[in-house]
Amino acid sequence: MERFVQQEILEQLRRGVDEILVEAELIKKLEENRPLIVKAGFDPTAPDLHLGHTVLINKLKQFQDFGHKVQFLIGDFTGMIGDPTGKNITRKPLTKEDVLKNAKTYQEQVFKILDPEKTEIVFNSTWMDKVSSADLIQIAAKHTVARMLERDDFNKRYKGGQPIAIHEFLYPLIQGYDSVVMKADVELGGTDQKFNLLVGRQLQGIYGQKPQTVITMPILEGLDGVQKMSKSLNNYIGIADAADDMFGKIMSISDDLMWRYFELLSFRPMTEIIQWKKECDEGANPRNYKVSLAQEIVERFHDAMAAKKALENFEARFQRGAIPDEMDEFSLQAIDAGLAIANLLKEAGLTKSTSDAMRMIKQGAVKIDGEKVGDPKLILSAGTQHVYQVGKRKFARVEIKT
RNA sequence: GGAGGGGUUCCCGAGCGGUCAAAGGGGGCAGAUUGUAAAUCUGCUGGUUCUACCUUCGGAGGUUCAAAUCCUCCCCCCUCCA
Repeated sequence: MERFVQQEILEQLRRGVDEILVEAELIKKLEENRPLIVKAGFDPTAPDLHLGHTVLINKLKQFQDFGHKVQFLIGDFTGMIGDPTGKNITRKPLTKEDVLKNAKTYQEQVFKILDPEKTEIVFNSTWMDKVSSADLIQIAAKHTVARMLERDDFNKRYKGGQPIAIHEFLYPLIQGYDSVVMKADVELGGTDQKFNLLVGRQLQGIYGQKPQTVITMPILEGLDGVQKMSKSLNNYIGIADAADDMFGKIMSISDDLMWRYFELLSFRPMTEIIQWKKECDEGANPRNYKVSLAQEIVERFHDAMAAKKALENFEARFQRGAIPDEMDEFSLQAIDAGLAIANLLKEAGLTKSTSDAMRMIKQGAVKIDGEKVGDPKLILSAGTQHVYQVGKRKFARVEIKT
């Protein structure tokens, strides 16, 4: 019986992961029947989490649900280095206030998934600030350059004759040392973190600890389905996005990507998801399943009511072409007797410039109260209020003051 | 320290005195179609008071009727040698 339960748990923990290093060790740890210390590190910047980040957080939640202890590490010390990608060699140090503010935002967002009772938020500056130069040299003495150069990006840069600053080596080193201090049993990270996570294993070994189990999670693709989800690529679904936006964005992902999102983001059992995929292969409309995914996600970050409303709005707008009830509202000052359409659209943020507005009108993308605008020189008279629309998604209610 | 090669519109990348707001591709946006999917087709993709005008080709000057294109100086990046 016991054995069977462990098997079931392991099966769930395996869901969606890229690699478990080493799985046999994890099984042993699970069999010890104690709460494991599960570590995951986060950058102290950019507290705007998106669904890509939640892949990892969902896995943390699973561990929590199985009774383990999550240590949510905010790398405020390592943040000064910046994980070396070769691009941003050095990062501006954040002030203490910034770090705390970001940390607070993290908590607000993360606790929509994680159980606050079972989560401990820690900062690596807590111990790293106390490490002296001499201590740091001691830590650095535990790792070799050759080993560092095994890391893919270091290796490429080294071979390619690109500069590698010495402090960049400290990032993986300190991340690994964090595991030693935290006595982590398991560390989670994206596949891009594999090297850093393994350094932790190695250092723990040297410090006489049982090496942590490394679990890497895949990097979630963004809305385009190709590149990783990120804010800078603007292909993300933010967990703080408005319900309607979130719903719409999920509905816009491709059918292929949907199954990946199901595996990595949904809390529904895999058996069910596999069944649905089968139904789609047999001709069912994938749209319907996408709706249930969208509802699940919106419900998680908002609530059931919002999810229901988002679906209604979605269907109203896109199946019946209705105008949404809620949108940005503007009150603009008329020049002379009215306001030119191009200026109005720009002022209302519907287009980025008047030139852009002109183009949109010429392309038939602009509507006033649902009526297509044909005249690029249209003047809207003062004292009127209408709903202006550019394309399918951008709306604003604008009043023109005299 | 020495020798070369480069910096072009969101990105890549052509242009190398007028026909250049600048080829081509990518990305993005819009229209058609549709399940706001994918695929496809079409158009757009510097700004403005938009059938015209104004500002862009690392920066500052200069030559010329005319410069992204030629000259001078400066800044930045890369490659090779030491």
